[in-house]
Amino acid sequence: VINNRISHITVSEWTRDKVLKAVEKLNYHVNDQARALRRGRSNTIGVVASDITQPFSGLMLRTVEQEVHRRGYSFLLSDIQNNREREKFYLDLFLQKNVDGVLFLALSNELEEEGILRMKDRGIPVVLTERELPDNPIPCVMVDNVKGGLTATEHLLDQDYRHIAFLTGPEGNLISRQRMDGYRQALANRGIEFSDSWVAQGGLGLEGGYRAMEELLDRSDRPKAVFAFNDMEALGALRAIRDRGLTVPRDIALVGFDDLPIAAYSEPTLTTVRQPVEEMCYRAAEILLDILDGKLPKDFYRKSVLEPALIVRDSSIKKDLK
Amino acid sequence: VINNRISHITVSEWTRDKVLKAVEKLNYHVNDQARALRRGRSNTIGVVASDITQPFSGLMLRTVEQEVHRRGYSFLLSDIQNNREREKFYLDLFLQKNVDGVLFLALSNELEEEGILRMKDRGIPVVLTERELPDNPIPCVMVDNVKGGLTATEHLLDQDYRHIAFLTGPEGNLISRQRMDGYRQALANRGIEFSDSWVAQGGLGLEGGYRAMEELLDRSDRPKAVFAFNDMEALGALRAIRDRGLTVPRDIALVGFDDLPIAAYSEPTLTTVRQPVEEMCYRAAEILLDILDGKLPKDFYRKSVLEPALIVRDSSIKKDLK
DNA sequence: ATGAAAGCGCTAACAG
DNA sequence: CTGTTAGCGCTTTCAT
Repeated sequence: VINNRISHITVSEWTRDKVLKAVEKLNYHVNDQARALRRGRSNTIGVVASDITQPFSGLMLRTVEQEVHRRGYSFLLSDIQNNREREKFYLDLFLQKNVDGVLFLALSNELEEEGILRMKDRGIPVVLTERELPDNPIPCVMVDNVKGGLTATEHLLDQDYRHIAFLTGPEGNLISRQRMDGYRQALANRGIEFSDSWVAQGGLGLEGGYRAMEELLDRSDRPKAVFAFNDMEALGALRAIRDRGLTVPRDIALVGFDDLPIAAYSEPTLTTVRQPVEEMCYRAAEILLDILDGKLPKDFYRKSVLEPALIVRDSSIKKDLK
Repeated sequence: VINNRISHITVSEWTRDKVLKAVEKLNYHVNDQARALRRGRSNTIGVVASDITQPFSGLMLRTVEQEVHRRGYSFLLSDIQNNREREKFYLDLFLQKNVDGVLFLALSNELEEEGILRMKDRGIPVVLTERELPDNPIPCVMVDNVKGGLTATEHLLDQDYRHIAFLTGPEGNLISRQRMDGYRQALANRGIEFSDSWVAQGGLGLEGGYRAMEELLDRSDRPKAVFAFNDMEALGALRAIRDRGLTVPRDIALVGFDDLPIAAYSEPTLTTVRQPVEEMCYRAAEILLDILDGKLPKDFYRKSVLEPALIVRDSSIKKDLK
């Protein structure tokens, strides 16, 4: 009754009721450890997040949680903080706790390749979001960051901006590199010569954006438009621009990436590239759980690429100033 | 060797080395389920968050995680989404998974009283943040929200604002009520008559703040200053004010609560009341783990109240406009 | 100091 | 279809 085995076992309503009443009365709860020990699987997946304080992480986490929950699994969260030791610690913990699979969420740098493979080698199914391993067929779901960068930059080019700067993410960040590739492609397509001095190294967040923007403003030729690796960075840059007495978009146009909720509320509202985060996370979780449930083979591989969408708001529009 | 039992057991360096080498080679990891089953405890605590998509949650979670990690525990996260069924589900899961204790993080409404007591009755130690149970001595760590509301309102009163509106949090939210109590006290202290029409019901986030502010602006007498339940709501309100062609702080002064990072970067920068979140979460985790480790008695009780701090920025300062 | 054995709560397999 | 049993991997206890 308790395990709800519908198949090939019949229980009378009466018995069933009695059991459930007893469960209630005794406050009985199955002991998951014992069950897992016996079954040899934990019905738990490990979720690796690179930095849970980022606004993006919360949304990803919620999406994953909902799917995991729906499918009768639970999850173990790790906050890696882009730190190798923490990563090692948590992957060991996953092994100790016998997770059935691991979901890597939007890892920002190359740190984790070894860790991903360690899990894989152990026979633990792994799915990645926003990341792929060039030489290994590990299922992954990602947004077309190159295209996103291209679209954002083209949007600025279409407004007749030519001197467009790029604010990178943290050093070595793969996603940032992809978005920058798109940016450079867009420039190249229009025959604009790109200069290294158009790029400033930022970080994930407000402060990184602020500093990178300051650096850019200190340079001899100030850019007319800026494309930032993500929205938080763009908002940091926005503040820096303001603190110099300049105005967006009049003096400098600005485009971000992610479409965080706040992007629609900032002053000016922020033009940005939307990522279908929810779909990305949902799909990734689905693939992992399908593998665990035997609906997909253990060596299943597919790379899913989702389309980003440009969201035009005020921070990049000149006509707004009439 | 593996369990690092220093006490009353001696192992030669040589043996020790050999063991560790073997562990490495065999890729051995203790099976936590078996251990937990045998030991009768899981070294895991349950963490109940009300809404992990809120920027605040990430910071709280990280702080808790660090302490939990440092003390050799792990945690099980639940995202309640202010939903009773989810709460029930997760508390049952906690019981199934045999968590040793439960930490309730900043629960927003009265929903959880029953759940908290259910854990308590089961003999599972519980610690609360931003919440107390009136009739039950359950350890809790909170910010003095009344004082925070008082300080924020006094700040506005000191700037000679008299018609000050309050934007509440979600309906039934306890913390919101406390902040509002402070607000009303401050008004009363100065002999200002409070009117119900000065209050608008918001929510946790941007959208709630936007709508509540719109509502306020539609009323016959527009407030001269606004105190919002939290920063996100304040930022939503800011947008609403702007969308009506008004300016902060010239037309309307604005104060938030929380001091999210973004508050220092918005336009204008947001005056707010800082909560020592990290300290709050650190302390709460510490108490829970101390109880679990036997450093504090199982029935330990203390209510810790932390001091909020007013952070004055541009959104509430008139002189800035000279 | 080392080794053997029992048993945590559960489930799968098998016998009746 | 019901009841019994073995054993998952670990730790603790007890005997050597």
